[in-house]
Amino acid sequence: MRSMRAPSVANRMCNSREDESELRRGPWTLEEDTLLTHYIARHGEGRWNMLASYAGLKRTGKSCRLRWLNYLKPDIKRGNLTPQEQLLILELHSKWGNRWSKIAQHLPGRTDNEIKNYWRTRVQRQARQLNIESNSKSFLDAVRCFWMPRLLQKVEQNCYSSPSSTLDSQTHAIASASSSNFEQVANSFSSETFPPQPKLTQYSNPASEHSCSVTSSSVLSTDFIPISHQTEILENPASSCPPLLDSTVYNNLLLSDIYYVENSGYGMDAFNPASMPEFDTFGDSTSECNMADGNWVFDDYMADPLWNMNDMWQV
DNA sequence: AATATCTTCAACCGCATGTAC
DNA sequence: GGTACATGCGGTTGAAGATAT
Repeated sequence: MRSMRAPSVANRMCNSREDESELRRGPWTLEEDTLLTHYIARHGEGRWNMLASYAGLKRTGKSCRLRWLNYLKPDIKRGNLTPQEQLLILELHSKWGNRWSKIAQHLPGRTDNEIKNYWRTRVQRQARQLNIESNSKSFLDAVRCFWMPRLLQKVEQNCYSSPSSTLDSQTHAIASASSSNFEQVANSFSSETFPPQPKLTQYSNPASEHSCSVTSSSVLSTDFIPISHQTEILENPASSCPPLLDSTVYNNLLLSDIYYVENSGYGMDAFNPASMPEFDTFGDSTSECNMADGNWVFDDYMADPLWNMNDMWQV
């Protein structure tokens, strides 16, 4: 919420000075980008107001700084966020909240703006579709017990598909930069000799007793369990986290395509509604599932998935 | 094909903080 | 300590492209 406080003297002066000249606004042109890039290449960054005028740009120093940091800087990574990066964002956001620049420091080449946009467009959208607040405990539980395990699974799949780049250097950088337990997870992927791991599909089913690879000790502190320990969880289901979600969220999740069986995806082997004693736990559940052409279909709902993981992967 | 609606993301804004004098 | 200015941060906006009707 914007504050109604009056601008500071410094900012008023800055603005009035800006008003005096004809400053350009809106999208940057190629010519402006070139001017800025060449000037910084010769003189370095910083002193943005001075830089703007010396470079011959009719822009504010703030605008130049933003353009450089968010777009022109050579080490900016472009393209979709990888599952590893998404996982790290979720993890770090659970720790620090909307501290975008702090989070961005742990994702080399990604800007705070990009991460903020990712959170608003992808994460908060899912919360809206689940009809819950994105900062509510229910949503955090959903993220922790559904989304994060699936991202871990995606990461693992990537490891198998490209064993030579189990974790590329950037991911190693992320892992080492993070003081969280993500490092453990990343390291568990990093060995070229890592043993074959059990499928993680079971983790995505909160109704199952062995549903989740992420502990439930604290909503705000997601402790990832290294892959090596996940085997133990599979073998000892009682050690994993219990379902934490309230019935509304849980039912929404059930009705979403998180359980949808994808041909190339996560397989049916671990998902069997018949083996889910809690499937009818919530008496008001409207879900009915049928087997159709090898896929489980939740009547009327699949056309409007509430929790579309493919949207989240961005890949 | 035309129009409406939705989604994304670059860019903006106000404010807080840092720094030099 | 006070002032002026620069920089950084997080919230918000709106144009453009994508998708649905």
